[in-house]
Amino acid sequence: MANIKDVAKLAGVSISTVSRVVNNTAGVARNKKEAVVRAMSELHYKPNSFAKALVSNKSDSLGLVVGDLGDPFFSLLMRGVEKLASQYNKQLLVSSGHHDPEREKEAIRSLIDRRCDAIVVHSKALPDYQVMELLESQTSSVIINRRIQGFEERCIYLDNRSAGEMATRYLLEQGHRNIAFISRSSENRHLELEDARDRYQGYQDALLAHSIFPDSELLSKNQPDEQGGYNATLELLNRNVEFTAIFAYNDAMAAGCMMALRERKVQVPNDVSVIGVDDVLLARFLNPGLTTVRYPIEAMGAAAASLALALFREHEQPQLIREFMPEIQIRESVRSL
Amino acid sequence: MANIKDVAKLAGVSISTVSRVVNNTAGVARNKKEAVVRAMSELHYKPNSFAKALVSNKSDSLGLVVGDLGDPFFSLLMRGVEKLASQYNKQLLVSSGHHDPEREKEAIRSLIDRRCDAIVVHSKALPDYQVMELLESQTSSVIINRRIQGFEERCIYLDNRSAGEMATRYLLEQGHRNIAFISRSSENRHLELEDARDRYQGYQDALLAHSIFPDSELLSKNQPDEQGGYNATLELLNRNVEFTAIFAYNDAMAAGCMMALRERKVQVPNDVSVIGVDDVLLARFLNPGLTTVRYPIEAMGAAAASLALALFREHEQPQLIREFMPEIQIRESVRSL
DNA sequence: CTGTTAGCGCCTTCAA
DNA sequence: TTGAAGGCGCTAACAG
Repeated sequence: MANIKDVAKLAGVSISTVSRVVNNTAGVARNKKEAVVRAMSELHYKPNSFAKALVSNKSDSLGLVVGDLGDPFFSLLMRGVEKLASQYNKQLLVSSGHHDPEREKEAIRSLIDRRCDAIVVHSKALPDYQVMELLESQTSSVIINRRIQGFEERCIYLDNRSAGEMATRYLLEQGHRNIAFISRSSENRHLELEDARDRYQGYQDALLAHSIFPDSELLSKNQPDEQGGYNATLELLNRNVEFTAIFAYNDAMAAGCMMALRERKVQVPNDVSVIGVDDVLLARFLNPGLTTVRYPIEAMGAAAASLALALFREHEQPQLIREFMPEIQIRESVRSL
Repeated sequence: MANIKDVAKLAGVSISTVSRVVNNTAGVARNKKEAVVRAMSELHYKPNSFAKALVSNKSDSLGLVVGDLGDPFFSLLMRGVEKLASQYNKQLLVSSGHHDPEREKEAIRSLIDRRCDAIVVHSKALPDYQVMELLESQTSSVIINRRIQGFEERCIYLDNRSAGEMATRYLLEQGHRNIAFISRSSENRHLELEDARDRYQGYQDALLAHSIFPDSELLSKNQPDEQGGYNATLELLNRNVEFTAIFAYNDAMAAGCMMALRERKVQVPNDVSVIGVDDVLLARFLNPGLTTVRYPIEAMGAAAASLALALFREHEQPQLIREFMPEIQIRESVRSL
């Protein structure tokens, strides 16, 4: 692979001149410039990005840690981040934490070692203090989907309490009174999962505003995916408690929930209404279409990337929205009583 | 950020010694080793990956080009590739081609410039000769989901003809005779889309084997996503031709198709049966569950990464499966007549 | 406008 | 077992 020296030799100039035309960093005589350009294309010259990064101490890259590359939710998150990356001509480095603390740490470490200009991290498995360490040591890192005390300026997050409240209030407005909640369980006992907690809080607040006391029999926890929603729903059904509506932690659980209901011949929304959170692609194509609370994850991914990149450039906190508001997306899975 | 020199100084040794303990590349006296280790952790030393890459001329990274980060299909592909990457301790660099020739080229260029050890490319927008150029210039690059003449050894692909045949034959076996096909249109006129063509070929072969002559009135083309499936189906319906089953180019189109049918009060599978290709997550959660031809995309992603990495290591072609076979996944969207 | 030169941080002979 | 030194390819003064 040809290097700058080869080009210089062939063009009959010094390497500085080549560097100048490559980076357009200073004027170069027309004829020399042409000679250089010709030599470059003749040798298929490509600047070595490592050498460049080494000397300039920046890599033109953006790191991203997600939980699972195969999950549609992260899919959307990645798309949002990628949009900003390509806009700023940064290469995107992606690592998956696999929802495991060790692997999450490893994923982050890998991106740090590669000296990404900026890093966006989605982490649910790591305890607060470790996330704080990251935030402290990496000045242009940003946390998405989690709010770390004292670092709110470096976090992009959803107002999860409102999400829970909106979903529940909507059900209440449609006349529902016995509303079940299928939520995510925390794999890691030491970790309070703030989003699940906040959504539950919203659910509770909405109920209480209608003078309804939350019934723990109506709460069922499981893993936050289709299978978990399926299991949680069966568990609920087996308890033999009355309910006319189910609020699911996310759309994936709602999908599993609807599948369980279908199997048990419970009609949605005639017998039981279902509402989710996220509004992933799936929601629109479920039958009936899933009414859900929209989580603007793509926009949030873009915001996180934008913030991280701004931190890298300016080393100061830009003005931008960090707390996003969900909004309800009405389809057909909720019935008015 | 501390460098190797700082560590050497603090540990009272030469940088060569530090390098030796970092890379475990030669024996080092126990006490010196300890001193080095201590100095490293004290200074939070992290080897500079650029310097390392510069001198060793390898980057421990794996590049991947996909069409759209937000698409569930690519989501699965990425997961397969990431699995191998993390297995081999390679950082994954992802670029999106956005289904656009210019951006695809740009995405590839970016990964080449970054001198990834190996590259996996999903490209539909670029013409064959440009893909060939890539394959020729990058000896450890692999094409996924496309078969390039003369480079079969560097391609991982599905037997699309069989996919089309299997789907159609299954419908035939269930007693269907008037089978519509909603396929993908090619954005780019100059590009014969081999997978669409091959699936159509399989469809045709299966029909002819039952002495049914393919009716062009039963073919409707559109973009290969939910919206496209929706549109294609409406178009079909408006043509007023008879059919009892629809074979969709992929699950996304099938989902759009089912939505259109629902809107027109056509019951699936009672009035019309639907079959797709891919078996993405969505398929299972549609209602009725979508019968589809399973595309083992995650496994294929892993195979592609594995091949690319092998090419990088050995510079020779390893023995592994390059052509994958689809298999039918039966759910509830097809009715037996 | 142009060339020379000194590093960027690291690995790897080569001697000792 | 250890250290010195050269070089990976490039950028950025600096001096013409």
